[in-house]
Amino acid sequence: MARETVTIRNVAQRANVSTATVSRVLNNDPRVRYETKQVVLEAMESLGYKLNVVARSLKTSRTHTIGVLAPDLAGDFFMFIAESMNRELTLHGYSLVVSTSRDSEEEEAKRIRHLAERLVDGIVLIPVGSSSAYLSQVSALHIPIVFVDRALEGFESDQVLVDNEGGAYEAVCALIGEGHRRIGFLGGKPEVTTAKERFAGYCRAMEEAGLEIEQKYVRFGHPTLPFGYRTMEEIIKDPDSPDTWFIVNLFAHLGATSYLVTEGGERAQHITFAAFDEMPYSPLLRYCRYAVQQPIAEMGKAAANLIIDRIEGKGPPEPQILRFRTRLIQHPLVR
Amino acid sequence: MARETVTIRNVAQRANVSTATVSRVLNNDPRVRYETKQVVLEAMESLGYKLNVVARSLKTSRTHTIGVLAPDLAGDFFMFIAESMNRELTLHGYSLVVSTSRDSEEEEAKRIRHLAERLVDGIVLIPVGSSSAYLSQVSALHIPIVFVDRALEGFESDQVLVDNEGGAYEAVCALIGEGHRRIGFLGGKPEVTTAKERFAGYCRAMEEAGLEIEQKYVRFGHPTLPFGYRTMEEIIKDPDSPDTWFIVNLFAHLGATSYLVTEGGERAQHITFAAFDEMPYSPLLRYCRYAVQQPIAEMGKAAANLIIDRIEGKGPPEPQILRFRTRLIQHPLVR
DNA sequence: CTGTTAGCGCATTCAT
DNA sequence: ATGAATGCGCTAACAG
Repeated sequence: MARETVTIRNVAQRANVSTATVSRVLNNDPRVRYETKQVVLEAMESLGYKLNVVARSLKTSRTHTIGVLAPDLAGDFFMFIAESMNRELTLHGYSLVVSTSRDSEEEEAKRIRHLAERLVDGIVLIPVGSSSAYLSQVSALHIPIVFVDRALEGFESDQVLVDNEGGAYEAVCALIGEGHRRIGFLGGKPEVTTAKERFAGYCRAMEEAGLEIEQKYVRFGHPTLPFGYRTMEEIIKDPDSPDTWFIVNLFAHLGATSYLVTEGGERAQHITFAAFDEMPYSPLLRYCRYAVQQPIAEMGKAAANLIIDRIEGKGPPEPQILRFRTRLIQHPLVR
Repeated sequence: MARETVTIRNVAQRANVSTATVSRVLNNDPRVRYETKQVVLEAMESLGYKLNVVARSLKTSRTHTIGVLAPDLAGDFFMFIAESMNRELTLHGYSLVVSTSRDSEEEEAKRIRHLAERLVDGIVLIPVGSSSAYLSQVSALHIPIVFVDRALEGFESDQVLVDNEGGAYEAVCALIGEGHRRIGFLGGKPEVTTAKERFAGYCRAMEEAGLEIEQKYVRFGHPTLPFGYRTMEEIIKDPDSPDTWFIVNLFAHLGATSYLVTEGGERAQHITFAAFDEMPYSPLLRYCRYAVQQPIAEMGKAAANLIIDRIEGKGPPEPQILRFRTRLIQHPLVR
């Protein structure tokens, strides 16, 4: 039963029609007589015909493949995005090819080019940098791009964002509402839009409450696990530092919590956090009173639909900017 | 500057050679005179030539794409595998397309077929089930498959596994060494090989130490977060249950810990776990004295190399079964 | 070493 | 409503 590859030519012969007709059946072209269509379908069935998507792509120059480029596959935020994107894309007959920029703008540019050469129909980009160095390259590709999480400023394109300012504001207000007065900011670099917006929300909440923002306890940095750990170490060793902190993202939060759990000593008992990002294990993060939950699943789905619409020319011509609301989660503080 | 697509034909004309020569340059065929090659390269450069991989694929029927199929993209284990696979694949000029079986064997079969139709050169499969229902289908595809985490029994193929028995044994021994005498087993369904092997390791450790395995405290189930949560609830409500547990995987572990943290009450203080899987946030899992770390990065890399070798016909003809050793991590128990 | 030629499997004019 | 013919961009014999 050696199965040679069956082509539309074989099907055509078997059905006594031309390849054009077979192709029409394949593409649900209405101008095929019902009867003929049945014959073709039967021929396909009996021959075990499988469409060759590569050949089709060569003709149509569309691959039904979306590329997604993220700083890191293993980051929780990203994988939930990918998960929900993938679900939606599958529904619409698209595949997802993944690629990572490994936290390097150079790599990001390289991978984008590579994706484009692979002839993906569109790219979903979770950018690593804030630079716009390679923007011209990107736009020269003439391929739809959707930005998720943050956009490169000055670049016109579809975007899926969250209300960073509002989410941070809400969280800090909640802390203040519980009587916290001195609240520090542990966060990302201010040149990154997400961090900047979250910082703005923090500031607004503090100012509205008439609380002082102590510059000494506004700590910027690349918000990774080690950053959170080291910074929290410094904070704990400073007896005058606040007990309450707003933390800009999950990684810094994990790092800070790790330090407190392992080395925090007595004082850790009095620490309280509010932080961006909610994960299945967030209830286990011991000092986290409030978490700002991003609607990650919806965001992934939205990104998928934006890129599909763009590809299929369905959307409005102007860039779509979707900004999702966050949700504040309160955790019981079990000490 | 309207850029029409530049083909090898254009390059050939510009360089005054045939398309065959251009193609040879493209494929690093040694039988091209150095000088000629330079001319071709220059022509490519000046025309802004980009190889069309789809056309190449149509010819070679190889796409340089690997499909990976996992139960769930958002599981940490999987993402780390994908991350390291992707790294290795990129190095070798392959792309990674991801797909999920959503914990359904039916879906798994469907996605595999779909991947195959997409003409991926190989598939890395983290199987969801233990059934071999669709094995014939899979093998009929004549496409290399590498199994990761566990294999479908009776199916000849490359596999990347860990020493589940040994890892569990080591962990339980460590607990016993610290004086624990009554140790329960919280784990996956015994028909799944990984769970079975881990259970075997648990049993061996207990038996060698002359300790009784209390059937009442061997709890099998689909090891998810809710399962861990609910089962731990039952356990805590049973005053006679052991304080010490071996937990079969991360999800059950997270669930059990969640219950203890939020509802565990006084008794939670006395609970001790050893569990499979180590994550960046594992130190935060409050009751986890020992974690069995799988060398996930190496496993992903190994899977990538196995599938590449298979595709490129480099490996030995017989199936390769790689079984990695685990590493026991001790955590300080901070209460 | 290089050129000629013939498809890979499909979609798509342009006829009829 | 259907067929014949053409070519998407590239690789791979086969010649020379």
